[in-house]
Amino acid sequence: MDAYAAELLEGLNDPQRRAVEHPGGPLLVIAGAGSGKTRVLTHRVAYLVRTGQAGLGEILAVTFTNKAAAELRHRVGDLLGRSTKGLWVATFHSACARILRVEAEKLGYTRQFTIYDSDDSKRLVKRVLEADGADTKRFTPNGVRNQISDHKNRLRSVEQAQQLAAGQYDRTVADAYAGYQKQLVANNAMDFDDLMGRTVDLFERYPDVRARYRNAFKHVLVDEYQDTNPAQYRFLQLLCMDDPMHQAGPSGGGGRDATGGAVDAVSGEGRLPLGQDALTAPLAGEEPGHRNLMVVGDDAQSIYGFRSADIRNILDFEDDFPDAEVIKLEQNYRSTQHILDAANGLIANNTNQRPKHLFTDLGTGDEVRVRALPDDHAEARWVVGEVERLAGEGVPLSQMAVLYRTNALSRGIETALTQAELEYQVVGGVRFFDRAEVKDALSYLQWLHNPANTVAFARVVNRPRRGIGDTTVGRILSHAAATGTTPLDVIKDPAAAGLKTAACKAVSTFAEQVAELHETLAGGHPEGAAADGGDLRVADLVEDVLRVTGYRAELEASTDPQDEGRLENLDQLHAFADEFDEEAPAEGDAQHVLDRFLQGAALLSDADRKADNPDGQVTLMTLHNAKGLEYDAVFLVGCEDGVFPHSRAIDSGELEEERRLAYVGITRARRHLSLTWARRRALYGPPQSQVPSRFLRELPLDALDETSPDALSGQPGGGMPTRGRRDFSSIGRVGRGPGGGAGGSGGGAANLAALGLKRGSALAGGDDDAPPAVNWRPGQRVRHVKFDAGEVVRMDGDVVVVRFDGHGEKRLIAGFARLEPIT
DNA sequence: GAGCATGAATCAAAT
DNA sequence: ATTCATGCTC
Repeated sequence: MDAYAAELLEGLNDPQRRAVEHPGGPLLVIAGAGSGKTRVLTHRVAYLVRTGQAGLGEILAVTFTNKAAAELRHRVGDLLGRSTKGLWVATFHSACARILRVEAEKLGYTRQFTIYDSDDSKRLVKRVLEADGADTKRFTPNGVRNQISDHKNRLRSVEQAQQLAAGQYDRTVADAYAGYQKQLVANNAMDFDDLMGRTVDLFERYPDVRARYRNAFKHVLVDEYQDTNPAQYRFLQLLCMDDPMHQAGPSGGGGRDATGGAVDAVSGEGRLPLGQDALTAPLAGEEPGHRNLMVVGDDAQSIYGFRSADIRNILDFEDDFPDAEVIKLEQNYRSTQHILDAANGLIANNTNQRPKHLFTDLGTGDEVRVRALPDDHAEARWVVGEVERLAGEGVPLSQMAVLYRTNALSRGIETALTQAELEYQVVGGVRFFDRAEVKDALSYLQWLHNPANTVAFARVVNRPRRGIGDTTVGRILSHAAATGTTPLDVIKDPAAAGLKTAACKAVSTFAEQVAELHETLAGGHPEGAAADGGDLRVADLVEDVLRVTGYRAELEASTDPQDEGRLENLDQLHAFADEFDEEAPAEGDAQHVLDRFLQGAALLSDADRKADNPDGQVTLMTLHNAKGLEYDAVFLVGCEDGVFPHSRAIDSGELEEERRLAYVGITRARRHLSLTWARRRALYGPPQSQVPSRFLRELPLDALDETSPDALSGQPGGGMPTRGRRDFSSIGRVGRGPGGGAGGSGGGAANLAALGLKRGSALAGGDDDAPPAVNWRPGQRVRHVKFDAGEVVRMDGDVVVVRFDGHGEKRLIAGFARLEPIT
């Protein structure tokens, strides 16, 4: 190794260095919070390049957000001292979108396909449910959409969903899934989940395509591996490994000698024009996978189960890849010891995890503070007072964050900060691109770009109001569907769709506007905007849309004070488009430019757009948004049972994930950490009495300051609720007697639960989150996300033994095994 | 087909 | 508390 490469190992601790130098093959880096995982990733990429193990273009690094991707790229560039052009750093979704743009035709799409966000897909699901005559009260579009999303994230085809459906609800969902998927194809659209799922389809159905990408990326690195879902797991497997279960036949059903096996991954004939040849093609001659998969993550920070992320991906890594090396990073470079003690003590209450113990040499530091306040207003004022105090001590506002479980909690804090005249920024909440006016404008672009997109059409056709109501829209859509054309074709000849005179007139006006916009898109800028050449400037197109349709004029004429803000948002969209035009000077034709713009807009999260704030604003955000960030001072507010942990999580037994979320929050803090709760809070409706979060009682006493215990044991300052009985009934879940305490297994350290709490103690519940009992019986056919179909051989205590077709017997932990019955 | 008023339902995290 | 849907009138 030359000195040039050796330089990249300097300053790394021993395990970090081993990870960077790892010779190849599967590698799991368990990176505790603040243990320098970004450092390991960036140094590893740079090291691979410098030692000549891989060219920049032969590395794929996958991150969780676009922002993280940009930062990783930047830091690799710094390390290498040169451009990182050619290096793929992307989120799973943007990497897949990029691949799918190129390969879209193989899947029955054109490369202009639209990416539907959750709002778009919700509308489409609703349309399908209504067409099916389903009761949308019982089968809410959102609920059904989430179920479909879960199916997709677990790579379940429509057929599998139908087979697995146990009750009427599941069957309705499966039917909606079938119709929805057909509609997506008809609309030339994919939802977020499809970006993963269809890429997996692509790789499974086209071994040559998979081989191409597999050969292209000799090393694959993944950040935040604990939050990957089964689809993402499969994607990585296909990219890196020998093909373990090549045949795509979804329902187990034996090998590739079975009846052609050409069951579509999702129904909807014609979606995959592929014949059966590729499915049944022999594997002979296929090159082995390079196996150079490095994943980095922390099981204690797995917080996206609701998005079907599966913590078992990281817990079972060695089982999946028996030759894997595992390196643990436990030295924390971020926080002082009291903060780490709090984090360690809390997470010790989880059972389903890899043991680890964070330590630091930054010293003990401040004690963690727990505070109870009489109500939410007092809580907000207390936090703001502390912000001011710390600011007086020289902590910049940009180094302070207020974190909460739900966005609804930001409001009170915002009010208090405003009253104190402190600058703040809120990350998340309603995404910029989700605002109605911004979505309207983008939908215009989407529909101009992809006329088959009926969701976008339905959204914009009557906005601003031009007298085209639901009935007319319905007629246009069904006529388009009946004739196999697009709404664009229909509005050119409205009479053919059987529209009456008045409707025809309104539609024709709209058609004229659309025609004008298409001219702009085609390059003939009508009114001297960027008249040179034929290159499309997206900013000009946005402007034309707002002008030609009269959208802007209507807002300007409005007296509604909110419309001013809407205009500002549209200006921001324009600025965003302008920035895009500057950064990515129109390569290729207008189609490609719009592809990239719309894809970028669809996949950008709000957090991605937040600039760093050197000039000092306090940051407010949810715990989920805080992942990966760090602040000198952190305030975790709303630590009350029902708020955090959220009542729905309590009900559905997701306490371990909630606890990990608390762990994420605590470990964001470098030097100061405060956790607060309010005895009374008005959240939805009138103020309610609250009880402290069970997580507060799991914090080790030694890590807390001397006033913290009072925040739980007594009611100093008269914070006692005055409306006794009714409030108690509203608490609801005060079920368990004392003694069900969570402290028992928690490693011996004294914690607040031991203090003999009054009301709060009744809530102590240690066993809420036991895994659901699963009773597998011998002979039962099951399916596994990794090993496909198999048969249960026997039960052995908690262990279930399964003989998988073609994979032999595996021993799996019954409660956690990724098994599903095949009915 | 649009606009308004009233009543009802919802209220977790987000690429 | 706020959003959303429905029903009524013009």
